[in-house]
Amino acid sequence: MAKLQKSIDKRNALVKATIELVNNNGFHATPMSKIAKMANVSPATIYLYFENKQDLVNQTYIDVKAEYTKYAFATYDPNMSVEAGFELIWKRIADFKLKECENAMFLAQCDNTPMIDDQSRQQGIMHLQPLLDLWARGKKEGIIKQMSDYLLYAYSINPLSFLMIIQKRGDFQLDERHLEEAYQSAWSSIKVCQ
Amino acid sequence: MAKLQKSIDKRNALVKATIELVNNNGFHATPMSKIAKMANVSPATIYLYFENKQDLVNQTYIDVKAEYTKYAFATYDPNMSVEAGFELIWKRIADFKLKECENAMFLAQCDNTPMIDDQSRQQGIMHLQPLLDLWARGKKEGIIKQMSDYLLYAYSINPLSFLMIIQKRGDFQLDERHLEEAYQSAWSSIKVCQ
DNA sequence: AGAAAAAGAATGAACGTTCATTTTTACATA
DNA sequence: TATGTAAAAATGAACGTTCATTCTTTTTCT
Repeated sequence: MAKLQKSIDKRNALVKATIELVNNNGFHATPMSKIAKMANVSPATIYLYFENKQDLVNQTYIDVKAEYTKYAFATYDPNMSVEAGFELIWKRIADFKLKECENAMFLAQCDNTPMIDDQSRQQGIMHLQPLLDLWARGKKEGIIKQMSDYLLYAYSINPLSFLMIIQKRGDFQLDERHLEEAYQSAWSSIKVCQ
Repeated sequence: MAKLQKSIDKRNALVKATIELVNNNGFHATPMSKIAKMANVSPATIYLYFENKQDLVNQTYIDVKAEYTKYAFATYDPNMSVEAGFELIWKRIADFKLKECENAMFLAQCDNTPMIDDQSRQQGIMHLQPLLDLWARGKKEGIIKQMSDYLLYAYSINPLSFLMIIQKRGDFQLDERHLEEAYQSAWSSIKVCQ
């Protein structure tokens, strides 16, 4: 198994370097040579782990997306009530976006540019299923508004991406109180009133 | 005045080509030669209007941002009630983001990557003042939640960017009913309850 | 010793930008 | 109105650099 003998550490270092450089300089100013240097590896070595630059960035995206959703649902149990389940998932997502902001930043950049293949993008979406299932249950129980999942996501989850970005840029610092306010806004925008 | 004699049409064509190519291919895959070709101009001509590629993309960003806010506030009158004013501005912004989605798409890409200079980014933010003034008034009147403007923006305006992107990708089509739902969610996430 | 992994140097293509030249424009003169 | 001319605008080709990728050699591991 040639593949398995190659050091997983080296692959991870390359992925990490890609995230950091793309975050700070953008994809357009992130040459393979710099990625190699930051990962303490020869440029040629990258091609032992990845087909080409596009493959490197696609795989990095999928890796980070998987980490994101794994974190989001780590403590979630489908038997919870809709409200408790949503609060738990929301707060895990907020945690991830605000504390692991290198990762979240990278996702935001990928999700708002054509730098990722459509196929890899599709692959990244699937992981969100448990949240969609929760919402379906909430609609059936009359707790969640009868709205498209896209609208629910847009109003309850996506604002966190915006807050993460302005926090990263230093324009604004979220504290615990802000986070609670944000959660209340998220919940009130998707729950059925009364 | 040499500057004024140069054809404004040519400058506009270059800006337009930049938007279209960056939207479709990303900044990293948008060479000056392609921008020139799409604008029916020689590559050298670009440098009569812009200092370099960075300046071209910075100026394009500022142009589009100005167009965006001009559209948003075109029919707004500061004497309106807070609720009516917000509804009006929100719907103008929604209009812009969903109908002029080439422009909105470009802004989303700029706002989520390091492709724009910090200075140009700052310049783009200022234009939003009328909305911030409206919110300040709403807070004083006890109509709008006592929340940071960043949170208000994150919950009431930013979701439109997400909806614009998924609509552009063809994953989802917003109709009038969705838009009304979206507005209600936006308003209920920032208004004081009762 | 032999195979896999890694390295550094090399390669050709593509890029942003500039240069030398041509074309267009504005306008003074007749 | 027609013509000459100088400046401005525009051009295509060329330049030097940088990039992604590959080739050949060396190192590491079993």
